Amino acid sequence: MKLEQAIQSTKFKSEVHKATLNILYTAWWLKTMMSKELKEFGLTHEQYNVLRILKGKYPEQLCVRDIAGRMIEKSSNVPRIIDRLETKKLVKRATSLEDKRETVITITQAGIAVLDASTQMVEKMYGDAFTISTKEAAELNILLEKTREKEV
Amino acid sequence: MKLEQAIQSTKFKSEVHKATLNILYTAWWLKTMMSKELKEFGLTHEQYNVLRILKGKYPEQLCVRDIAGRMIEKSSNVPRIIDRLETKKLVKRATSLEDKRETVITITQAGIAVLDASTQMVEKMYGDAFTISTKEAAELNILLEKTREKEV
DNA sequence: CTTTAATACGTGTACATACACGTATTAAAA
DNA sequence: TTTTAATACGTGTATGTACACGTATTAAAG
Repeated sequence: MKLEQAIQSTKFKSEVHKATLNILYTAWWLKTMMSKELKEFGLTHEQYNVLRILKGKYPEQLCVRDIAGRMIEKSSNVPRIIDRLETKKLVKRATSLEDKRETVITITQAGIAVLDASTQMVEKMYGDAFTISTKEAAELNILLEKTREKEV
Repeated sequence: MKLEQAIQSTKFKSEVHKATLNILYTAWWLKTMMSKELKEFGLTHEQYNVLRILKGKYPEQLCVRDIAGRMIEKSSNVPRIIDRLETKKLVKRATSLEDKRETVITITQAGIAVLDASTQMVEKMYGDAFTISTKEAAELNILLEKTREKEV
């Protein structure tokens, strides 16, 4: 869908300005589609993200700070997301033996099962919804990283 | 900044998968930088967005539904955002004369002043932070719209 | 005219974001 | 050794997101 149609606006100050709106809108579009799939599994977008991070290192444990550093949205409140996952028995909390300030988190077998099933649905959805080629995705990656070149 | 560095992850299933993460991260990066500028004016990202929509049609009034349709994040709770703006006297609410179900919103002179001052800061920041050219921004726009080709 | 449906907005709740602050633990400096 | 700073996590508050539901008004059907 064209951006003009999506936000009912036709006047943009520049192509760069339009690109910022386009990035923001596309991100919302992605999150919305993903959340729709995850709802069936009782997971939010961010809970899913935490489970993926944990599974990526499994059976290694990660502390809260490690998880936070791997989150896409850096200002996520990781302890609270873990609260919800712990209630659902999808992860386990324990105090680190080496450093008692650290809380180490492990994904449970139930967590792995839910993650695998939901990942399958999410990837099917991506396959259906995404029409860009690998080559186009690669170009997109280059342009987005160029956009963030100057770190703030 | 490279995505690998930003989310401390090096393994992506495909360029398309990496592109989805890149879009989500770039959107977060944009919102964070903008919020930093807006903080000085006591505005949130979404409050600023509503003010811009109102100014775009000024002195025409807009009803809540019109504003919602122009928002980037469609699931925003517009009445509540207007609550905050009304408290700060940046917008005014009134019941429509034609249709008593409608609430029409007008940006105040104070609202215009705050919007203009904050827009100046935001655009200065964009000018400093963005390194992509007009041509690259145009390519980015094409690729993002291609990504959303299949509407869901 | 009365009933029913659609529309426009507002509210309530669970979860998340953004950020300030508190507590416990560890490391470093005086 | 005692004090101070840094670190890791958790909590509190305001705001925003996502969605269900309630109320008032308008339009349409019977």
